[in-house]
Amino acid sequence: MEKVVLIFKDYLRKRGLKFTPEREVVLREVFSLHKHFDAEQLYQNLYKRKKKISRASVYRTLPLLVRAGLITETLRCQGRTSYEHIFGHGHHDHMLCIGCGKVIEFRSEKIEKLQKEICRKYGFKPVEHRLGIKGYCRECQKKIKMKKKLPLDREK
Amino acid sequence: MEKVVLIFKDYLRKRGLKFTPEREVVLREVFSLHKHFDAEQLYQNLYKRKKKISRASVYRTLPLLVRAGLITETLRCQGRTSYEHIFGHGHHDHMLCIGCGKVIEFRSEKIEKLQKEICRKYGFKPVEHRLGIKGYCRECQKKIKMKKKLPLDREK
DNA sequence: CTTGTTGCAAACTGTTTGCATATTG
DNA sequence: CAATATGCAAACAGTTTGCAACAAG
Repeated sequence: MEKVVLIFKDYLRKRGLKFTPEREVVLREVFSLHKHFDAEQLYQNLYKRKKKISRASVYRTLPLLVRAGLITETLRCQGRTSYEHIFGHGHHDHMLCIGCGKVIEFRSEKIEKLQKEICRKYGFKPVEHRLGIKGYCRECQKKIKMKKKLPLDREK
Repeated sequence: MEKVVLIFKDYLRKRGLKFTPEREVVLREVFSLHKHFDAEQLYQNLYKRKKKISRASVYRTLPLLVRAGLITETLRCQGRTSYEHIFGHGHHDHMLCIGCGKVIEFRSEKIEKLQKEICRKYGFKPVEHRLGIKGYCRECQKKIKMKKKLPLDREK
């Protein structure tokens, strides 16, 4: 944990930016969470905990953490940009359950390798990639089977 | 092309929705394009061509096309929801160049298969998946090499 | 003490919605 | 003619920004 603080400080120093209390609080909150989050959730968490940091600062800090290589954007769920920390966590891909919203993380060396191969073939230099599979998790499949028929998709 | 019209009509009829001139115009425009697009671009195209369809109708029609299985959302670039048509085009994945914005489409049977395997392992029933690789295309790599140093990432 | 940062509120952007009117099946 | 669609403008949600006061290096 102290390591990420050092990395962030270093990132900031190198470009003449400042390590402020607000930024530190955001950083620590991010790394105390162990799942995906978005700016608003983070803000709410801090707010409840009486750390009154403005939304603006949260929105301004997250991109810095991305550039510092500490967090990354993930699948967009319903319009909000969501993030997860990446440091010491390594790359992985996601399955997102349409039924309950659950996120399953996985990693496949084979897929990683194939991707690199394909990039090479196209002369493409990959920087980041993201694989997301939407579908239904085990539990939600059961729930669905219990209903006689799937409703028509007439909901909004 | 007439085939997609039939599919859409069928989709609409089955759920008591109407095949209106506006919907037809949007549908035809979508299928006359051969690249990714977003709601605003579509609206602008139609507007220039004197087909005055309201933004609201465009926004209301696109989700119908998605549900009809004719188009699909793609990578989100800069905040807008972007789509591509899928009919007769088949599934494929994307490389997105950070330098010039170019989109390279590719498809790997091996990756598709591995994904299915992984889903099976997790008891996950996939509905849709999306693999996006961000990086630099051949041309942009050359451009970058020509500069002595990469600029610090201090831009917004 | 200079430069970057904060918080606030206002501005923006993409998208959705309520409603009166018009159109489809 | 009943039910759905349209266009408009207003409403929304998430995010960004201008600015005056403030704080880090």
